Amino acid sequence: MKKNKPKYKQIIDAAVQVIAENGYHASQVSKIAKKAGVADGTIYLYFKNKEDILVSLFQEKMGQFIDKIEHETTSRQTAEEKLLTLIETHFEQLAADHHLAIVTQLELRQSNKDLRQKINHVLKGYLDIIDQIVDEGVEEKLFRENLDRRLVRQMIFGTMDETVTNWVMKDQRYNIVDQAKEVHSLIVHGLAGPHQ
Amino acid sequence: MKKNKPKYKQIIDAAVQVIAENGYHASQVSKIAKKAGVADGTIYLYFKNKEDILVSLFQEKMGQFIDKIEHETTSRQTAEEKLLTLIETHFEQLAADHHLAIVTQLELRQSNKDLRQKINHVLKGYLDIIDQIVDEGVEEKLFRENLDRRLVRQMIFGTMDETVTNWVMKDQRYNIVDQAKEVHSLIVHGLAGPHQ
Amino acid sequence: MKKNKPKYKQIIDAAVQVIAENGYHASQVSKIAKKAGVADGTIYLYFKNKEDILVSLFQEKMGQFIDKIEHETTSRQTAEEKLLTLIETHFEQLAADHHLAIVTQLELRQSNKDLRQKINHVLKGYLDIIDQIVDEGVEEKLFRENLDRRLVRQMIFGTMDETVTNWVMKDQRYNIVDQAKEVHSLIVHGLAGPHQ
Amino acid sequence: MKKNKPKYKQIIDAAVQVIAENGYHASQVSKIAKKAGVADGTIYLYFKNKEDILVSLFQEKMGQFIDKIEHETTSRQTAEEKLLTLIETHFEQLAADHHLAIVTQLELRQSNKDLRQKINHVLKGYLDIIDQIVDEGVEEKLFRENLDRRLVRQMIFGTMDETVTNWVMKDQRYNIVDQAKEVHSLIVHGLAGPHQ
DNA sequence: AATGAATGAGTATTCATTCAT
DNA sequence: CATGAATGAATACTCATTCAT
Repeated sequence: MKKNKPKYKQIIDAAVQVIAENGYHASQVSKIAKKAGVADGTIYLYFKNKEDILVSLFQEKMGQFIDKIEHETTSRQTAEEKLLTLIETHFEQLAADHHLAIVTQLELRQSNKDLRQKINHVLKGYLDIIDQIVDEGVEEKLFRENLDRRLVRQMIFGTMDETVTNWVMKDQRYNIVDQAKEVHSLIVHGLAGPHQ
Repeated sequence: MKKNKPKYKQIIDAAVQVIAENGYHASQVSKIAKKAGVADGTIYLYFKNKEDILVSLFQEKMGQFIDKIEHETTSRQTAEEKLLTLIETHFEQLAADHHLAIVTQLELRQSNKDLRQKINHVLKGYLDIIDQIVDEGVEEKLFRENLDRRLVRQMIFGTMDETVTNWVMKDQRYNIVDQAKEVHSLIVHGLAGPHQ
Repeated sequence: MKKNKPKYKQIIDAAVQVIAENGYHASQVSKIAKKAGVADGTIYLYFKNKEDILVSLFQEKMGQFIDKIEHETTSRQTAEEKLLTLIETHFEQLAADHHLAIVTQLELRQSNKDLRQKINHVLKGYLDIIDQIVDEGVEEKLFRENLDRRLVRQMIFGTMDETVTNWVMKDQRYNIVDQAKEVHSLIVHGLAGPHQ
Repeated sequence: MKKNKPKYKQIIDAAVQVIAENGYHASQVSKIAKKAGVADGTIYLYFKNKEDILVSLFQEKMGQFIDKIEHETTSRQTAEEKLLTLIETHFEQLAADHHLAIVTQLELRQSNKDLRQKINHVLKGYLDIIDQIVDEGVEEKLFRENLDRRLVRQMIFGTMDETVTNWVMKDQRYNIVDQAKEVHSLIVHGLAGPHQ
């Protein structure tokens, strides 16, 4: 299995770094190879082509990202706690890897439709976790019954994503993890006051 | 003023069409020129470079987009109504111009960081409208007092944006305007039930 | 019509020269462009791709080559004279353009099957001329009746081609035109003596 | 002596097959190695480089080819019979090995000048046999005295070669051996009728 | 103002060959 | 002897931009 060989991970990590530092369009294969400490041709022993590096990068990193979120959320009791943990873990992981945050929030979005389709496929696993927490919340009577699952998913993911993107575009100058509680509160209770 | 000359608008409309039909990366200047019915060189009498076409396109179209939203919302009484009108008008306008929806939600995001910074600058005007409605809602005691303006803005914009993007990626196969009320409800009341 | 523009011919002549001097595989597009005095990109305003330069080169040069042979042979009376004129004109023209001789006899044969198919298509016109002369010879009772046209064509063309190739491979060190009469005699009378 | 080791012949036979099936340019060393059932590196224990495989292939196969022709012709009495046998054996051998026919008539000609020089060196032995038969024919007064040996050689070889190449290019759809007698007749008697 | 022919910088990928095991 | 992972040189083509007319 190529994915377990050290050079596979070396190249992916080099790609994250090169893309974060140079931007998507200035990230030539030769630059990634150099940073990974391998010859240009070696890249093609581990990846089909340049796009395959990027897709694999996303799968690899997002796979871990999602696994971690899944692991953290399942250890919580209520749906409300799970949702808070999901938001916190989402923010924490990106805060812990500045390069990865830049790559996922800004650079990889410059890719073409084709690559974005593949990225969305990976994200599907994440959306499933969100769906399940919402379902649990409804069962626990914490959340309203008649929620449109798709819209809820879009609100939760859209809010987190927009929050992270803004933070990255502001050069990560503030602590995004501090905002998790407030984001959670907005998602659970909305804008309206308690007497509404 | 070049912006009032007919060819200026001709070129921008051609660009929207060409990008929507061919995708961002397959939209060469020569293709836009051909669709606009002008020579390649003529483009450069009206725009500094290719990026300038895209920025101008966004300014022009988003300017109208935002003006319309501003006009519709000001005619409403309460912040809650204004917010609903904002969401409805946002969805309606993109539903009314399929080409523009594709270009703003998918294709223009493939541009580089630099262009996206300029796009964000244009969006600033939109975010100001959102902020003002939130402020009004707080004053009217409809919304909670201690809301973090930036987070609220990100929730509102992020939710709408994610909703529209999903609709475009699903080839606009359902009526997005139908979802405005539910999106509004989620933003105002969140996931929690009334007894929470 | 692009074929009448001066740069079209400039590029083709440059290609002949570059290929003759450097060999097929060392003839990069950029080298041809430089020799032609145009930018690399200009090549692609006149030719679809590299192969198209080579096909066009062959069509252009062989077109003239065949026209000349056709013109010279039609002015002769008998089939025997026509055949001699054909051989002489074939040899003369290649002797007059050393570069072209190298390109057609050696370098262009290194091309792939696809290009060679196209080259053969051009040669069809030449083979038609040969066929017609043979037909005339048979009618005039100069040649045998029961000749297999395809084999005759292959003998005539194969003999001339092998003769020219040998001459080119020997660096064109002798005068090939001097051999036309003897080649003609071999083709018409074969190896056998008069008493056979 | 490496040439007697089994892998030497294995690799050469694999090369013939791979080149015939994939074409010269799509015949990578790794493909030949795979077909031969050896590692890429092993190729270089038996051959200096890729060109050396091709030269050796030609030497090996053409050596047998020429030996067979030599053996068959010496058992004939007259030069005329020997020539017919030569043509027949030439055609028979290529008809019996379709792969080899493709490789020698089409694919190997795509090689560069350098390799073709070496191939010509191998063919020298064949041309010597032709020369000797012609000499015998002249001595026997079957052939004319004043024949230019080189031209005769070129006529005989050129005609056979062109005939075989045409047959291969027509996907070997007819029986080339059937044409040996007629080719022989053309070479011996030429186009002219008996009364010429 | 308008044209469009010409420019030329920039880059992913292949594959013959090597050499540590 | 044999392996096969690693190497790295080499090249056609696109397209935003210019500028002479």
